[in-house]
Amino acid sequence: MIKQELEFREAAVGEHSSGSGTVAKPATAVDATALAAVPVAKTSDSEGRTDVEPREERYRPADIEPRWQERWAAHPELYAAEPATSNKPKYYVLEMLPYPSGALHMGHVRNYSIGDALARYMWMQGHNVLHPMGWDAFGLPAENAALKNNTPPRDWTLANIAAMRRQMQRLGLGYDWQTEVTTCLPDYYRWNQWFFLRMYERGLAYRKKSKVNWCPQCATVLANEQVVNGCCWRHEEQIVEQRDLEQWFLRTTNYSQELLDGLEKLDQWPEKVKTMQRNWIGRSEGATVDFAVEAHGEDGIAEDAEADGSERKLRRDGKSVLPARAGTASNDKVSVFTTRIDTIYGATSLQLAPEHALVQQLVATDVKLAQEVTALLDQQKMAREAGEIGTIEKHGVFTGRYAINPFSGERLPIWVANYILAGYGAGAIMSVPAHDARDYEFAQKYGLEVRIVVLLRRTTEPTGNGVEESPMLPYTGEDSLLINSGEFNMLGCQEAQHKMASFAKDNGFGTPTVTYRLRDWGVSRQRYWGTPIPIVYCVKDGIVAVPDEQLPILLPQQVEITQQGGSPLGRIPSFVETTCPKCGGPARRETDTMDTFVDSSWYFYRYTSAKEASAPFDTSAVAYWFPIDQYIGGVEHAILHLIYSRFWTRMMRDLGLIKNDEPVARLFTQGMVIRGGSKMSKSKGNTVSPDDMIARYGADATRMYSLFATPPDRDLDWQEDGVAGVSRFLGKVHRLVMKHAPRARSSEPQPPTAAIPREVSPAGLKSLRKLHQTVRKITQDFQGRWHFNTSIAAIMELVNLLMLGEASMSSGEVSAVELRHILETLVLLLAPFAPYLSAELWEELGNTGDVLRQPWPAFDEELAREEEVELPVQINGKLRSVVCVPAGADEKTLTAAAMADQKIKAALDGKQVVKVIVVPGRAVNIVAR
RNA sequence: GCCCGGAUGGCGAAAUCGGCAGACGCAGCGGACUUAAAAUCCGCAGACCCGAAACGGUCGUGGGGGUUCAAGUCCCCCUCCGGGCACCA
Repeated sequence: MIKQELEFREAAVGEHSSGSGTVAKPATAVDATALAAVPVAKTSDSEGRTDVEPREERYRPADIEPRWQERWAAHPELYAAEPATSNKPKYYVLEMLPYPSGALHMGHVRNYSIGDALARYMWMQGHNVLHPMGWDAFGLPAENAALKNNTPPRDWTLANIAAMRRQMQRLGLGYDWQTEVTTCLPDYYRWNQWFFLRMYERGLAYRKKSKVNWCPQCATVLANEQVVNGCCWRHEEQIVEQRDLEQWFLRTTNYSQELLDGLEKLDQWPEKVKTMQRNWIGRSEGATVDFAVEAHGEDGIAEDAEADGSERKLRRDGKSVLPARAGTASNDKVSVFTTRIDTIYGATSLQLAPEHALVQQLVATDVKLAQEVTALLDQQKMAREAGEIGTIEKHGVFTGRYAINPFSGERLPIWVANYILAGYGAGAIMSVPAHDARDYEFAQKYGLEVRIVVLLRRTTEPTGNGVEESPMLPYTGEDSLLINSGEFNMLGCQEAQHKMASFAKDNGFGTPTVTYRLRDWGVSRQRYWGTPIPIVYCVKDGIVAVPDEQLPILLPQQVEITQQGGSPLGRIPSFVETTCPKCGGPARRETDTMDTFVDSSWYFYRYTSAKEASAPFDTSAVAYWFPIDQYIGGVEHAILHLIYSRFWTRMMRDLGLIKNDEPVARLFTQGMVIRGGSKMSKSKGNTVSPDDMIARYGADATRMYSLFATPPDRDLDWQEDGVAGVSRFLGKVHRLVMKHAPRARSSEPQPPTAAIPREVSPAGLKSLRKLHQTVRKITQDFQGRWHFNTSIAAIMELVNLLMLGEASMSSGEVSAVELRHILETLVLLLAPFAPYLSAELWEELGNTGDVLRQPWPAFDEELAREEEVELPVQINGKLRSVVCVPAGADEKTLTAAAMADQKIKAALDGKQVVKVIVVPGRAVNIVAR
């Protein structure tokens, strides 16, 4: 026994030490007999006894769980997917890969407990399951740790991965470690580079100088998606600065419309996530309209543009600046984007962003205006950096110039305003105070005319002497008719929008336009620990792509991480200095690295063929496994990772690599783990260590509590007493099964299909009925709402009932066949939630082969059906009695039973029955007067 | 401001269809076992009223109205909490 145990341990250690980069054996079907042949050695307990009578033994997870870990580690094929040739239906279940911070937190435990329960259920349902795990291993924390501890980022990261892999194995999570993906290793990130080159060839990756988000703490650029309320997504207090930098971008906007349309087909995604993505893409349908700028000095009025500020001030008095006729047009024009072209006759000014080209042109010759515009720009900048760009106090300044409304021919004063964003639409708007809340506010402040061109909805307010109509301004509804709009009068707003857009187009001063909020993805990062961008800058040839055969561009391992700015790679001459692939002359490498969201945009494709050396993945394996059947993770990635992944999938499809449009068929976003009212976090000091929980209560109880406490989509308030409760429950199961296992074993094992006993003893009937009801309930939970809290509650009810009937189990009134059926089914029901205990008890019941390879128990509707049900009887809707009636009784019988009840008779005394409502199986309600 | 969630005992929650509100668990209380404790097992447990008792009554699912024989569940209005978006023209 001891010798065997030692051999077993050695085997386990040998398998264990295979690092993530090592090529493991290919997956084979599980050999159940080989598995069974591996002895599970029992360690002696603390008092030195060597395994006394099992039935006396208490539930000690610390004794059970390590033995099974070793066995599972020695048999990685148990959790391995079968190849695409499998005749089982495929099921790809995936949890979001973690950043290897060094330790799992409870959020991870919860996420993985959900995924693992599902994977195990699907295995037992006879599916070919792919359930992989990997590491999002590039990123800034490794550099910070390097600074702090003087450890190379690679060493730190790989050590963390090893530690976390150990924790996952300790939790008993059933991952296929043979497909493990580690994004910081060259065999992975070389394909980031490869994809980058493919995108560069197609113009999907490009370099441009622009205003970018800069986080001083990260010392790098951030994508728009990584800025939350003007602050860094990693550093919530850190205001993001705007810097002008030359950066690499991926053309996500090429797919704006497709990313939006695709959401319609994702009917198994949470509505919330789809809404967030819709908002982020921010499609807006409208029109661009060109306003000619009135020629300079025309009509004796516009020459005032050259006049001093006091002159102009006079002109700011609303109507007085709007003469009936405009002068002649110059060659300049201002284009505006509007979603309400139907209100164009109500436009009383144009508002331009301070950065607008025309404004820049005007300030060149107008010192006073230049100062005012600079002030507006400063306000914008300050507001943006304070995260208050959304609530900036509106300021504006009249430029002294006028534009001509192409519909009405009217002159409109051109203003510059701080609330107009240069980066959206045309960077200029037509201001319609009567029908836009912002324009209204601005017009009120500066006394601009408010002209109503849409029939107002009126609210009627009763006043002291009758009814008074109060106009609602601004009126922004689109459900009314146009007025004061020339030939478009009396059209509905929506109809007018189409007609007026066509009119503008036909006359050459406008065009229907769709704008998006989505921006191209800035992927350059001025950091070391990421994928080098495979580009070289040559004095002669300029930007040159690194040829495929030179990939991977390896990240140098010897690097000094400092806090000084700039890309660390730029300080390594051996990396920077290279030769141009085109001319062979001296050239410099790109020293920025890629955003780590590149890594996670396609990692789940790599799992299908993680050892593929000649391509990012085996396309036939991807064709088999995709789309992912179930993806599980936190909602915080709704518009980061999940939108990038959808983009990347489409990009790969257009490269001809894959056929699917979407990576994920079904998405589940689990709730946060909170404690004491706020999210568990180190900074708040309210974390609970999974290791502590496992040490105290075992992995089974820790996992099961995370499923039992609340449904998986809600926030979970971690209460340690609850874990103790689940642990007590597992102890009950353990004791119950151990106690009765010897007699259960005395019956022959039944083949699964014939497992339901034909003959049911009177003593066993109650237990069997509850058993089959429980199977039904849990099966429904897995297929439906995933309310595992009620699944586990149902198992608890079952166990409570079985314990009440223990005497009949011991006495033999319940037959050995029945007993075996009951206990085995109980263990099978527990298998998705408590893998260790169920594996242990499965063997204890005299079975070989892993519990995971057993078919999920079937339920017998006949057996599950109650013979008698308790039926509430109400009088006038109030509960008055409960009667016991045969299940499935008809209305007549139910009415008779209700009327015959003593309490009902008494309550009806002296009353007249008006009618009786019978809902079979639900209730009887007697309406009486 | 707009869009999503949510609000049920001391606590986490349950009640897939409108049909016994509070399953299951935690904490609590009582009992059994024990010299004792722990562990375990059995039982009690929404609030209030009446009473010796209770398989007696009333109230009760954030608040107010409504629909219905019947509402935690459906409809209208409101409050609070959480999340997302936000001068995006």
